[in-house]
Amino acid sequence: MVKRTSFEGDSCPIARSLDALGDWWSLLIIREALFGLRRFGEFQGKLGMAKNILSARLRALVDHGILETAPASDGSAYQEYVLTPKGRGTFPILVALRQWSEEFDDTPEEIATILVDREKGRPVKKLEMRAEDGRLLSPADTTLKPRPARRRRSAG
Amino acid sequence: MVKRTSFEGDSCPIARSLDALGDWWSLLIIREALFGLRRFGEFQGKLGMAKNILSARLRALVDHGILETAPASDGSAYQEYVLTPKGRGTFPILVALRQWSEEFDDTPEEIATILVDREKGRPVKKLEMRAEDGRLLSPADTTLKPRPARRRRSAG
DNA sequence: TTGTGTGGTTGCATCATAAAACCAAATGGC
DNA sequence: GCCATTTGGTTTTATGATGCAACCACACAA
Repeated sequence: MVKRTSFEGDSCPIARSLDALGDWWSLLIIREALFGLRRFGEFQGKLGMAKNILSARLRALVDHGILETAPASDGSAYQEYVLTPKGRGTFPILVALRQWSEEFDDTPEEIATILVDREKGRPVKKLEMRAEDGRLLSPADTTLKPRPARRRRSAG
Repeated sequence: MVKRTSFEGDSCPIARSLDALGDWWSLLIIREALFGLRRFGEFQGKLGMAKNILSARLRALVDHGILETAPASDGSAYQEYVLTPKGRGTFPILVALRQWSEEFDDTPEEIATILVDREKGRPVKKLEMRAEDGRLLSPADTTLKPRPARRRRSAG
């Protein structure tokens, strides 16, 4: 790409999230991190990606506040990468991606795993969009509104 | 990239969905399509992207069964791109991305729009993950299980 | 101090991307 | 029917991100 088209200044929240998550590896790294991986070598071995790319992605994710480096953990002097709350907040995105594959993939028999409720062992329910009062919403039931101007914290 | 690392054969449903949606523009095109855009020029004007890239992306999305070309619509002999059910099925993904930005963006005041319930004009509720029986689930309440072998349709 | 494994960084070739120019068909004025 | 304009792309060209492999630095062990 000639300039990678950063969406950082874009006013659309979808574009903004893609700016942080929208490349080929970031969400997979986050997926593994949610699964408990922390070490460079773990990510590299599990994802099978080039180390320089992994290095660049980890740095970008740290810059975006999605991962943070933890100095130790098990005594070794190496570094670890752990999810921040912002990073853990991507979980619904991953679930949505997963459910979309499960529902629409042309060859679902190739999908190896299903996400289940740990207690019952049953698949989790499809994500659904609801109104504040709990009514189920379809896309057509929603619309976009300009964000209301937020008053300043002091002297506003 | 040297080969773009297609995740098409990967068994992880997240990787599989990223294979179709995981580039910089696809989800934004889908976002506009959900918003009602259909024509090449509309997408190009709204997204401000290079026409060759748009062309390639539209073709890829059609190949993936996310968009389909409709021959007409308003009499003109041009083509239109409309979402398939699979394409409309990405809506929760977009909502998840949007909500993640709304919740964690460092500069939320730059976000221009909020997604609201059309009837009440109130923001939609955060997506939540629930068990089959309706219990609210956190990431830690879930786990991955191997997909059960599906019996064949005939003589299975 | 030599050896090994972990955690990266540095070349280098390649391919996708992006901007702009170019092109063809459809439309519109007359 | 003829010419200009719009729409919907493709081609051309420069760039730079990607991926592989090699290399390097540090920790730890003997």
